[in-house]
Amino acid sequence: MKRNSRLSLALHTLGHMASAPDRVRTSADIAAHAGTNPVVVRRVLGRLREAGLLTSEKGHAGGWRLARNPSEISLADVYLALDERLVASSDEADTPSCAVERALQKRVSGVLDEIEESLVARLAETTIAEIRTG
Amino acid sequence: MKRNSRLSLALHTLGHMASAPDRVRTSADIAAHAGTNPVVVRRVLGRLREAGLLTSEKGHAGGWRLARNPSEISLADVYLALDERLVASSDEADTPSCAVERALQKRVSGVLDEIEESLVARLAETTIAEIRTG
DNA sequence: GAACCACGCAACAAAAATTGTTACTTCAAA
DNA sequence: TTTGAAGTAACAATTTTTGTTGCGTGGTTC
Repeated sequence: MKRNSRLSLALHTLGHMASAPDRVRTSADIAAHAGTNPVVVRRVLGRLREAGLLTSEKGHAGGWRLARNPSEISLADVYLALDERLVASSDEADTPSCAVERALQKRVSGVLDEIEESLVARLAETTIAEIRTG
Repeated sequence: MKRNSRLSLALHTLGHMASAPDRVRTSADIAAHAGTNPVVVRRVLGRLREAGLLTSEKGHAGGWRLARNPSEISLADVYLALDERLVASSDEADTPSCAVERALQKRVSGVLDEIEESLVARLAETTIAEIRTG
């Protein structure tokens, strides 16, 4: 696989699910489509479940299902659920001793945070209903 | 270091350089400030040079310098120079045999490309003059 | 109740990407 | 000619990501 494969897998799967919201899908089915394996699928979709985008059920007829209408799940929801800040503000840990350095770091972080906000706002404009198949 | 350390290092360095554009800086100096080593610095800054943001000179009084005014170097320039598409459209390689899959992939890629464009546009609004120290 | 089938999870292995290091070359100034 | 800088390639080490196995839990179906 490649970088950003989690986001990729998530959107791919949600795209499918959006086109047939009532159908329950197993991790194995999804994995087959995505060319990976069930445990990986559960890892990624698990985050989406924690964020309230999906539900999962154990047992014989179990599997994954959208928690709400496709038009009510935005790309921002998905992005935030995966917790992959693209731009990753600086670690709290490595605070430089030099005051000038600290000021610079803060400046950089501030700018990047604003950018991240813009990105999320932009992502919020698109829903998975718009990337569904069919 | 951490993820996105290239962008981090680049912005950090450019922030410094923007505050004293005439000063020439060696990889060793920069590395010391950034807590890494000169070869790594050259790797990152090399990309910025290829993109025309920096110049470098060998020889005794050599080192790195901004190629143009700080207010004329945007974060988009830096971002694109590093060639780190955050959202990484799908590989050209793995084209699914199934037509429905192909359509979905295309849809996802299309949306992500638009997002990426928005991001770059947003990055273009800020210059390194705005993150300089002092 | 027994068999089955799904997710949940932890631990570990493998692979890939990133970063760090060393050594050497090239080039220019002193 | 010496010195000090980048350029580069090869390699090592580290970190991150992905894949795998095994077992547990909770439902369905028979």
